[in-house]
Amino acid sequence: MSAQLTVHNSLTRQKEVFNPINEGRIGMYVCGPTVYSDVHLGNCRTFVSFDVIYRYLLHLGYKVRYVRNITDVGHLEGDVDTGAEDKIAKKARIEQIEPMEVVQKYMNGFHDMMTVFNTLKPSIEPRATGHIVEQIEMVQQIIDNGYAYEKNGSVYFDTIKLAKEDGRYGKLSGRIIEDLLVETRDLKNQSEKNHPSDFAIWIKAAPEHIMRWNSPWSVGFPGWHLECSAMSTKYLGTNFDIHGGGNDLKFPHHENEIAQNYGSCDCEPANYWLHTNMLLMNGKKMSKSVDPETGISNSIAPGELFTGDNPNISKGYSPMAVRFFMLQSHYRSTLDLTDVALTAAEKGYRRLMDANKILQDLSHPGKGSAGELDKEIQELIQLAYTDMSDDFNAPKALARLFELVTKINGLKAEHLAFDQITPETLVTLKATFTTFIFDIFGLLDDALAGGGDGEYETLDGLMQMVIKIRQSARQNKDWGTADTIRDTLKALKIQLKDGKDGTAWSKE
RNA sequence: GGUCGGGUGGCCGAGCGGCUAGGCUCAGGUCUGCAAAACCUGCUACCGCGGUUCGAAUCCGCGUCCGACCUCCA
Repeated sequence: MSAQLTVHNSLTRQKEVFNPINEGRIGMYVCGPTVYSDVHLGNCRTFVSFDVIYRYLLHLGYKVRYVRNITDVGHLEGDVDTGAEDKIAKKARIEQIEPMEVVQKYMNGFHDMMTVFNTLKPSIEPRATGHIVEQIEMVQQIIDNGYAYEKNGSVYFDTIKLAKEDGRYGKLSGRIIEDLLVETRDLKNQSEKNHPSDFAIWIKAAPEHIMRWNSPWSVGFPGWHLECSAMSTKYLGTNFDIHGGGNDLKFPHHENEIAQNYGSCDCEPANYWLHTNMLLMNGKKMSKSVDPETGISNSIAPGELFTGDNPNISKGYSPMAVRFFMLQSHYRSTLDLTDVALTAAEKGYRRLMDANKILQDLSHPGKGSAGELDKEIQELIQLAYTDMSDDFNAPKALARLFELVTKINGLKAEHLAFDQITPETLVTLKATFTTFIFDIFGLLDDALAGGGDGEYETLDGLMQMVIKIRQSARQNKDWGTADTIRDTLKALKIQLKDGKDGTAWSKE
């Protein structure tokens, strides 16, 4: 059905044929959010991208164990040396609530958002605080192997030692070892670290720090990066298939993660590293700082995107329109979010959904032979799979679907003839659309979704009644009534589509 | 400053040595009571300058502009 799967590996900076460690099974770890504030829209893009990747791997028939963590301790603001504070602890202090309340609140918000974007849940979603024991054990292993040292109750990873040994440190992020070594002379502050690039894997808690655990070195807490090394090892093993995350995590997070895995067991954690690119807004990185001239900030929260309650956009966009917008670009490319681009995506999304509805209602008259049209359709279907197998090229596969949309509408409009395609091809086409749109791309039809519990049926029943009334008005040439109905519905964002065989309706 | 990735038609966005994606917009047409929708037709682009090649948006060099990471930022 599909061609050989290739993926772009950040480790080698090139596309490689994907071969899982265990036949038919895939272990995939994706860095989840640090839950100290509302989830960032850019983060949503990353998770939607990996959702499509996950869905496609499942579609290919792999048994995938998808692990996506929740970081709920250890992610510092600033550097350890300069009296940095844990992000969650800081938020707890400011809001005067328990750190775990902070975690729960934003984790719930994150989960809600993932549901809104219709992402599949990971197989395991481990939390850093739930794996303190594993992390302490890993610190001990790293110390035992000579890759870490203790200073006043805190433990630091010795990056220079690892860098000197066959240049293992810096491979992923492209750091130059010589530069690292030269920096040694700049050690002017009274840091506990032997070298500026060393990083904390266990941090002694200051007296006022409330998130703290006993350890052989001090009452403290684990360093950021460590949770991912410990939890990926626990659930996927010391060597697994895919590790993913946002591009911004490449350094230092992922580089340090690799260092920790080398340090603890001398193993390379993942065979393939996949990184998603950034989401920009109006050509620039989102930033909450307010522009002094315009008085608005170049940023938007996911919720605002849906309600339209943000000066950067003219109206609200449905989550599925946004998901479609994301699908139109490759996961390794930056994506520029703008109002006009979203409007364009919204229309494209509706066009695809409407075409699918039309397709599913088409029935083949019975006889038809494989003509040129049949061949074209079969080829486009095949190409869509080939594209997805080429480093998950969703935008290209989506383009194939749109080429098929033209065929579908053509058949519906009787511009193209059914006798040019076989009944089997129509069945395949229907199945392909369902598979791609819903299973692989993870879209939902807004017009059908929403209410649930038969709400659509109720609405459709009402609409059929209204359409019938308007139809009789039209037969009586009562254009005033007919147009009033049409305009009133239009104001309610319901569009009537008059066709040869009656009138259809759809939500805008 | 260092490292990395980019500049594609009116806009977004694939392609990454030959076969000139796709979405949106726009213009003309078919259909329609009018319109919308749908369909048909049209709109040939690759930052600049060199080079390699039979042939470059695609490879190389220089320049230029933009972004990311290096530092809190997803």
